[in-house]
Amino acid sequence: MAKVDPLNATEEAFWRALMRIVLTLPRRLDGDLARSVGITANEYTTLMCLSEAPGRELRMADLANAAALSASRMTRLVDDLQARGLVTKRASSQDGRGNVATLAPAGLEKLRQAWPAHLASVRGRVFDHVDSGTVASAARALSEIAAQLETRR
Amino acid sequence: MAKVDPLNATEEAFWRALMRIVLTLPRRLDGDLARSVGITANEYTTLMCLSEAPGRELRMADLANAAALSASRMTRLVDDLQARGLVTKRASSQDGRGNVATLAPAGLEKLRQAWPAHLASVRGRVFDHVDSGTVASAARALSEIAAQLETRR
DNA sequence: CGCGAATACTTGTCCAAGCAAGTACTGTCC
DNA sequence: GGACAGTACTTGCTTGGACAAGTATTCGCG
Repeated sequence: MAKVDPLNATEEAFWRALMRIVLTLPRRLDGDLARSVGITANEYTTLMCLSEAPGRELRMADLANAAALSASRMTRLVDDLQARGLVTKRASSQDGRGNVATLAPAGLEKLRQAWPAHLASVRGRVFDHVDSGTVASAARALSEIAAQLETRR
Repeated sequence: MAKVDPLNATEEAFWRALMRIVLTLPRRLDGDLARSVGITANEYTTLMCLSEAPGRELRMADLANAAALSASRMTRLVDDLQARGLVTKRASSQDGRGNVATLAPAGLEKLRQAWPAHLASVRGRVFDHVDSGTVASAARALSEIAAQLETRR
């Protein structure tokens, strides 16, 4: 293995902060959403993905991919959402193997409720603490990192 | 609830990238560490925290806190590390309720092995993709966010 | 057509993580 | 100095998530 430079002080600060965020941010968002509208963050993004899709419906695999969840997790999550009437699932007419999840009216309603609460949560937890001047450059950096993480296995 | 401005385009980009990182970075680091030295990311940070503590030992509660894990999780994790000889656990001499975890020589050795691999992984996955000029400002922003996340319940 | 390979999910099973309840000890107030 | 509150862990249990195996369907090719 080649020799690698240790992190300098600035990188160290960046790294520690990022680790702390990665560790605690999901918990906070989850808690905020659970308290305000009674859904988990995964459920929220799942409903969100459906609402943005054409016809407000997606095949299971695409939905799992969009929400960054495994197929099996998505199966159970959608079944659960369906049991609560927020989503419906039916066999695809084009492909007998495929199942299509559709956002139900109640799901859309839930999403409308959740939206302002979630937005407030995101603002309060993140953007209220970032100098607006640095958002642009940080966004670029984070996008690069994210893109790379998703390519390189 | 007060009305809240939606995210502007830059904020949106920042947010989506951050979410993607939060979702995938832990998986990648975990995989890298498992492949190179056979420990999980949680085990790595736990050993790391011990190695940085005075006397290379910490009480369970402090250790759990430092590694951002629940007390119960830390109990099991330390028991597991002890079974593998990387750590020892003994009752506190000052406080009969407390237990103290100590980094064992084998644990220190494991950490030394893990260090360069982990460093390479972090460089390759993160810092190689960030313009060094933006690291400083981004670090400041991320630190603010992290600090706030840990205060406000 | 029809057979093998690939695809799209679902189900079974396991591990990680958290919460809640239990246990053991400390500290304080009278 | 003894009861009561609080602290420090541990253990039991439930949930979330991933992987692997199973099932059903479609696709490609002779």
